[in-house]
Amino acid sequence: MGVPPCCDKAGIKKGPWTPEEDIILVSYIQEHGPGNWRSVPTKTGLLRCSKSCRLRWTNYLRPGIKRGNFTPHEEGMIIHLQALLGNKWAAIASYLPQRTDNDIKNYWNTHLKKKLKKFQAALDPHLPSDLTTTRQFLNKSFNDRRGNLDVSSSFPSSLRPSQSSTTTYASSAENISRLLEGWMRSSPKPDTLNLKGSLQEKELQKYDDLENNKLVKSASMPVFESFQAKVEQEGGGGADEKVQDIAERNKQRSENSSTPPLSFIEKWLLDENVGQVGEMMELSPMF
DNA sequence: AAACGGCTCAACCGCAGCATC
DNA sequence: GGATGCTGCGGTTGAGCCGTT
Repeated sequence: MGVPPCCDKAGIKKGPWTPEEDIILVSYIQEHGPGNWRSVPTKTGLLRCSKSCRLRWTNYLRPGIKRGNFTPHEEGMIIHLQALLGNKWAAIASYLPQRTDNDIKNYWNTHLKKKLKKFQAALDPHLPSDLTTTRQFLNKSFNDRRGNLDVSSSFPSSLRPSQSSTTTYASSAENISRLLEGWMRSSPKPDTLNLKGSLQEKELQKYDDLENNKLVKSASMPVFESFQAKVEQEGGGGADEKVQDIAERNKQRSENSSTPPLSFIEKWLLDENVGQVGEMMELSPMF
């Protein structure tokens, strides 16, 4: 508010970072730790604005960033989380600690949006919105799962997707990152894993509310029905009873343990089976 | 080989939220 | 309580790459 744009100053360099600049930035952060970005340009002598330094670090140089193809599992998680949270890329990225919000955002805009659009067109050309698409997609995937349908086995092996490999991003930046990995192991966990930032906390509260059955079905919770379907699929009673049961068990867990209870939705999202969603997308002739 | 168009992704921009004074 | 400073987030851009003609 009322803050002059830091990048408007004369003599501030823009555009792609050079390996030399990367080394300077990484060396500085190695010594002082990330943060206090305002002072980074003056202390390092970099002709970059503080914002540019922070972005370069968080999106590129930070150790532990996985680059290359997204796995079907990651794809499935992004689809679920986008349907649940909307375009809250930072919140979504907190569930995929190896991926940056920028990466996820780019991947959504360049790949998944198109896939879902195609899927929508194939399902029902009259459906209007991406939200509806996602909803349809999720419902279909869960219906298939409920029916114990092994999608991959119904295709000839030649048509099955090859195990998507995570390619290594061969760059000087990654080499710098690798050098830093040892240092990071002895340092506190990055904030993305902390889940204590204001946004992450709010999202977790949302999940807690859901688990405690405080939330009602609403348009803002497009996967609620899928969630219910999943709960029903898990066996036992109806979804409402199951949710209450989960809330009760979570309550007991949190009373007995100092560690926060693992959200049911989080478990669901992290479930290996979520990968099948991505698999389905890869396998479907529509995509 | 050159021109063209589509795609990818690093980087930028503007705004909002939070902390501090 | 308002002004200021800093950081984080989401949307957008554009340079460069790649495949096609």
